[in-house]
Parts: sequence; structure tokens; C-alpha cells
Amino acid sequence: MARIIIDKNSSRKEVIIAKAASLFREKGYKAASMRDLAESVGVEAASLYNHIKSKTELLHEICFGVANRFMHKIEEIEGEKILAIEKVEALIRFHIDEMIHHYEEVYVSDREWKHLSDPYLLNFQNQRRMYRKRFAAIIENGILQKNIKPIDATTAVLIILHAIGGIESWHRSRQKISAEALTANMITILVGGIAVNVKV
Amino acid sequence: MARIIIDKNSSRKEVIIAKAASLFREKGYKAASMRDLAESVGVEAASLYNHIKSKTELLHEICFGVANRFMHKIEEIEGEKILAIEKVEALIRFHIDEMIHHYEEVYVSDREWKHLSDPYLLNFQNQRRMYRKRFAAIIENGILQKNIKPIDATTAVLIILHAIGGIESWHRSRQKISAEALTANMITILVGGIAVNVKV
DNA sequence: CCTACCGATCGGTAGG
DNA sequence: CCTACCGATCGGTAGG
Repeated sequence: MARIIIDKNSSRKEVIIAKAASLFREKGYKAASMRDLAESVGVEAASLYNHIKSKTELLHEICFGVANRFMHKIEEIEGEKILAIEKVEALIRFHIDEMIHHYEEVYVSDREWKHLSDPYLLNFQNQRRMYRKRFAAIIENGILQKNIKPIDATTAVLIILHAIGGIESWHRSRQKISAEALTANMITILVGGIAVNVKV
Repeated sequence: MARIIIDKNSSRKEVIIAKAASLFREKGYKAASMRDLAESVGVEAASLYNHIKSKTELLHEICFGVANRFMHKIEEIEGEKILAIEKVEALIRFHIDEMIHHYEEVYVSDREWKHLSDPYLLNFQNQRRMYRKRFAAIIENGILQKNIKPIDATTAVLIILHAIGGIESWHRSRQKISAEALTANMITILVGGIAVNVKV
């Protein structure tokens, strides 16, 4: 019985977080009110506080949920015995997949994190910086391996991450192109942009 | 005398708009208050309304200032007698230049436009859509000319635009890389990603 | 989970 | 350009 109540509470909280992610993406964190959120959940605003501590907690949950997935994935890929350029391709595929299957959370984590407050804000920025450094290290490795062009690795990481983060517009335009075709195009352009051409 | 007063007013308004762009970029449109803006301008909040009509007017001015420059540039480039891939490179150089020299306005126009209200919101979205269509048309032309790879043009435009819009992070990290080096890297990756390789 | 309500802050106006 | 102030809305709490 206690189990059931706990499960119910945690799933209720998960629903609230999911609705919050959707609202924060649509209106932005500041413009989305707790009354908006309450309406979308189907309760009064005051009732939300039986499941969550504050509006800001919702943003933490969203941002760190995404950040944790990113960290686990890059750790996994770092350990694989494949070429650096293949690791980059795997990361690109992962990010596209995240945009497709966790769109609202990833979008909010990417664009609204500045509204986090300070123990969390600093932590998030650190994780973000570390992730980019590790991504850049893979690219630098590929330059040494001669399967990636001698480019500035930091710039390459920013280009790749922001290019994929921009799928927003594609998502909104109601899939005029399939997920597979989109991924193939992105791989062609982004991997093609950094890979050493083995043949013409 | 009237001239002087008019000039003074218009430059005062320009200062307010510039400060607003800076604030909107830093905090986001909704989180930036007119009291914040007043403080950064050096007057009381009520005094701002002698120069502007509303907070929303500031956002119009910023967004449409940027949109107009974009439209004029693409018109200019369309008229040039160069290869499509060269037109794309010219547009990429233009966008990087905009990010470097009009950073606050371009950033705000790119990320905060959704807070425009409706006669302007619709107009802005239309201009945006048209700009992307014209950019994509240049790429499609390059595919026919065989100097651009057979990729989905719309996807390529989004990748390019969002990749450059992401210079944010570079800008914030205090230019560890020069503007010229950054531009060269972006051209290598983005143009290299879409151009047909003439030689290996 | 709701009703009732709080102090703070917002964009903006009146009047000088 | 300022003082004084407005109605609206915000995140959140008390108490049941």
C-alpha cells in the first residue's frame, strides 16, 4: 500500500515535470506561470506544491536529467574501440536522437538553463564545460589519427552542438522530412565537414 | 534648434534600444524589467516612456533592425554573378560578421522573438521563413550547378544558421581564438561539409 | 487537493 | 525627467 502511494506520488511528479518542460519550451521559463502549469496538469496552482518544492526545482530536474544522460553517453563512447571520427558520428547520432525523443527537455536544458539559481547554475555550467571539453578531446584525437581535418576542436564542437540543437525548426515544421533522412543529411554535412576525405 | 532636439531624442532612443538589447540577451526578455533598463540607462523607469511607447516596442526595433539587414544582404548576394557555393560562403561570412559586430541584437532577434505580439510576431515569422527559403534556393541552385552536394537544402540552411548563431559561447569565452581564425574554421567545416570536393 | 490570501514585482500612467 | 501610484500578476503559504 505504501508502495502504491509512493509510486503514485513519483509518477505525479513526473507528469508535472513533463508538462513543465513543454510549457517552458513553448513560453520560456519566466513567461510560463505556475498557474499555466496547474491548468495543464488539471489542478489548482497551490496543489502543485504538494508534489514539488518550487518552480526552480522543475528547471533543475529538467536540466540535470538531460545533463546526466549526456555525461553517461560520452563516457560510454569514450570507452569504445573505434576511430575518433566514428565516435564523433556516434555522438552526432545520439544528439539527434535526443532531440527527437526528448525534445522538450533537451530544448529547455539548452535555452533556459540561465534561469537556474546558484548552487545549481554553477554545477550545470561546469558539467556543460566538461562535456564540451571531452567532446573536443575526441576531435583532437581524430586530428592526430589523421581522420579529422586539422581544425579548431572547440569551434567544431560548438558548430556540431548548435547545428543539432537547431532541429527545433524542423520539429516544428511537422516533419516534412523523415528522421532517417534528416539524420543522414546532418551526418553528410557535419561529418563531411570535419572528416579527412579518403576519396573524392 | 528643432533639428538638435530631434537628433537628441533619436540618439537617446537608440541608446535605450542598445541597452535593452544587452539586457534582453543577458536575462531574457521576460526576466529583464523596465526598472533594470532604467538603471542601466541612468534614469527612473517612468522616464523611459518619454522616448519609447512600451517594452514590446523595444523588442520590435531590435528584431526588425536585424531582419531588415538580413533581407538586404541576401538580395544583394542573389544579384551577384558568382557560383552558388560562393554565395553560400558570402552569406556565412556575413552572418559571422553580424554575430561579431551586432552580437546583442542578433542574439535577441534569434532567441527572444517569440515574445513579440501579434501584428509583429506574424510579420517577423514571415520574414524569417522567406529568408530561409531564399537561402535554400541558393543551395538548390548549387546542387544543380554540381558545386554543392545533393543534400536537403532546408536542413543545410538550418545547420548553417544555427551553427553560426552558436558563436555565443565563443563570444562569452573571451576570444581565445581570433575572429579570423574562427571564420576560417567555420568556412572549412560548413562550406567543406556541403561543397562537392573538387580534389582530395 | 482546495479556498483564501500574502508580499513582491511587474508594465505603465497621471500630473507636474 | 521625477514622484507617486495603479491594477494585474507573480511564486508561494496557511489552514483545512
